[in-house]
Amino acid sequence: MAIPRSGPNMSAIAAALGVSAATVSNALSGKGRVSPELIERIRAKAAELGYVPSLTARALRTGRTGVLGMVLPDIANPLFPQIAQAIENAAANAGYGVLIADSRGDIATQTEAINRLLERGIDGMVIVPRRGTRIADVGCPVAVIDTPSTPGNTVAADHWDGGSQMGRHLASLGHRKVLLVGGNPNSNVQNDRIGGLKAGLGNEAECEVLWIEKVEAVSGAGCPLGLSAKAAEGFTAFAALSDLSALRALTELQRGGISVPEMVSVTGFDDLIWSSVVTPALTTVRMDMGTIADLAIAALIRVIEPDGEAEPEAAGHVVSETDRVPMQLIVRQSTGAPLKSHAQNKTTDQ
Amino acid sequence: MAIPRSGPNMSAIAAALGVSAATVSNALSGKGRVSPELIERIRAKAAELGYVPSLTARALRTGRTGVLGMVLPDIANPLFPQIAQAIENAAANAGYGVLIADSRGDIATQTEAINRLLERGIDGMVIVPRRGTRIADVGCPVAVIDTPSTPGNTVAADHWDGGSQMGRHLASLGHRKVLLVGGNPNSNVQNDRIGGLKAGLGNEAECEVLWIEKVEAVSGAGCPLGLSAKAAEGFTAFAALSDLSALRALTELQRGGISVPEMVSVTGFDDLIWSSVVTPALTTVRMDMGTIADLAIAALIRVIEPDGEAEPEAAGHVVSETDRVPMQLIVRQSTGAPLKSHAQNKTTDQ
DNA sequence: CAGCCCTGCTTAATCGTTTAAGCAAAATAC
DNA sequence: GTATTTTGCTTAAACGATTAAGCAGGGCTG
Repeated sequence: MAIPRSGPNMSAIAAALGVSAATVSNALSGKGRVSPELIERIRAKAAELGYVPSLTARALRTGRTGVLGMVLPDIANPLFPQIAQAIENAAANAGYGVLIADSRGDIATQTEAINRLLERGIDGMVIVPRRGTRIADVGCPVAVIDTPSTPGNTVAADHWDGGSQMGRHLASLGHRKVLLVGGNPNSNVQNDRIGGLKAGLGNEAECEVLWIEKVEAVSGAGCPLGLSAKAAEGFTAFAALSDLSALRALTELQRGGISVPEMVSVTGFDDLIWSSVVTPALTTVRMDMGTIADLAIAALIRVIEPDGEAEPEAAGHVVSETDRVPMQLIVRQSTGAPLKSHAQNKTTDQ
Repeated sequence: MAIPRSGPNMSAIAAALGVSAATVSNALSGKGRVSPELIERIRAKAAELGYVPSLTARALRTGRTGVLGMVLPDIANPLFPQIAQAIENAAANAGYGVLIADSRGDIATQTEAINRLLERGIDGMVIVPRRGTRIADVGCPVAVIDTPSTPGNTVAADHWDGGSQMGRHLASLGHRKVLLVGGNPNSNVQNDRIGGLKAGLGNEAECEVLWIEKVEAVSGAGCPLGLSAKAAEGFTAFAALSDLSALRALTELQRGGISVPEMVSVTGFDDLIWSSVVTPALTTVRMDMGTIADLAIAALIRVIEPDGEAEPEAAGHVVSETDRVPMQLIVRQSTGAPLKSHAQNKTTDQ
């Protein structure tokens, strides 16, 4: 059996040039002692024959597969496209492939998925943990992308800073009574965003947090959140902790006849695909996934690849140069100054 | 160098039992001739030692890696989570891993990404093509998930049928003047959906198609689509060809003071994450990605794994048992009967 | 009882690469 | 001019599985 591989191997190049396979290996990897002229001839012959190294054989010999695992436990995470794209890109630039593992939100399935990755011999993995869960040590280096305040976090967007930027934006528009709309109270990310928002809004601002999952636990999934009533109570801005919640808030308010941004402002987080296509387009805060992915992959590779100094294959959480990457405020049409009637605390001018 | 693998290998089991490694291999794979008792003893010892086979070594020997590639050329496709999850799940059930390749929408990058996958020795790949592009033969079996009317398609949702269901739903509510809202005219998927919608709406219904990309080419990205004017013209339903377009339509109409579903109905396609959280929740049509993924993976595996009969490793487009999987209409709150004033063609009763 | 087949194992080659070790010849040192 | 290093290559042994081929011995047939 054993379907023969398509192209030529090192021995083919070696035979064609009358040298040994070891010399070809040394020439192409630049490791051993080979004369410059021969290196050139080998390179040329390899190109001529269309040589492609067998990563499988290399993996068997070296013990490293050049593949990283990517674990996203949160089911159908709408950030998936952004994250996957950034991680794959960063990994590809570093010469690594990315194997995905989805656990459909289930903890047992997740463990199983991680084991499948390990059996495939991955060199390391990137995990974006489900809200509030900690990742135990598995059998390989792990980069965790969560939020800087989580213990064991490798690198992440500075959610607190993002919240703070958004808070200052709303405060500068004159909002003094703001409803924060979150999904799940156990999310470290969302709690960091809340902290930043409160700090950015300042002490004079009045804040209240509404957790969607708590409301739904009582009234059922997809129930109204009662935001029109909140608007009537005098809340002039609804700062959601994710774009999904922002979308929910925006449509519920619109449906209730409350126009955004004239009557109230709505903001989100993450700049997901729909943020720019809804009317009014959402003011939100974007994470720099490209930089985050680069840092995470770099941190992994530092541990994986033998540098001569560091002990290799440390099977724990990896640390990065910096654990937080700034977020970027994107002001669109969903925010504006509050109605005069509500802007009690705003100084009349400026 | 060559970091030693963690666990024991076949030789370890063989040594512990005083047999040869070949016998261990035969026992565990059930291939050669080994006595039942010995098989049992070998199984037990393997379990006791915590033996994990080296997939890398197996790949080198057999020429098959047990890994499939997944290529999603359409940048930041919001269907990504659904697709990735379904494909990964189907592949995992069949004992395969999934390597991702993102091409950031660029054709050159896509070719490069596919080559990287091939160098990694994948056994086959699943491609969800960018609208309207055809996939050339690469060096391995390929399953294409697009739409049944595309030549070379392996398996896909029956978008025409989905459109037809939606058309009949709208017709039965009494809609006779419907605006179809699409993104790009070159999408096979969207054109199939249009065909189904028109057929489902019937001959008496008046249809017009609005392509967002055409409007944006004139008025700039994110511009208003003029839907309120369309409503004034007498359109009572806005059937978007994707949930993203539906979301855009819904928010633009709401913002224009047109309430959904009382004044006009809005529908989408795909049942994306936000369809159920917006107010009013979107009536849409869902594809059965689980079944589609199962069929695609099964078709690939039929070609990849030696059955004794079929020639293995045919490096072309793979065919499935069936090329189309029914879609499921999901009626939520965004559709209703048209306003009486507009329902000119509706019979007064029933 | 000779011949044959079947059973149950072993031996050894192989996949394609890496890398330690070895070994001439050339270059340098003293 | 001999002793030592350096250069440039080769040989061979891995990595861990699969699998064709071989080889005893027991059971069967005729």
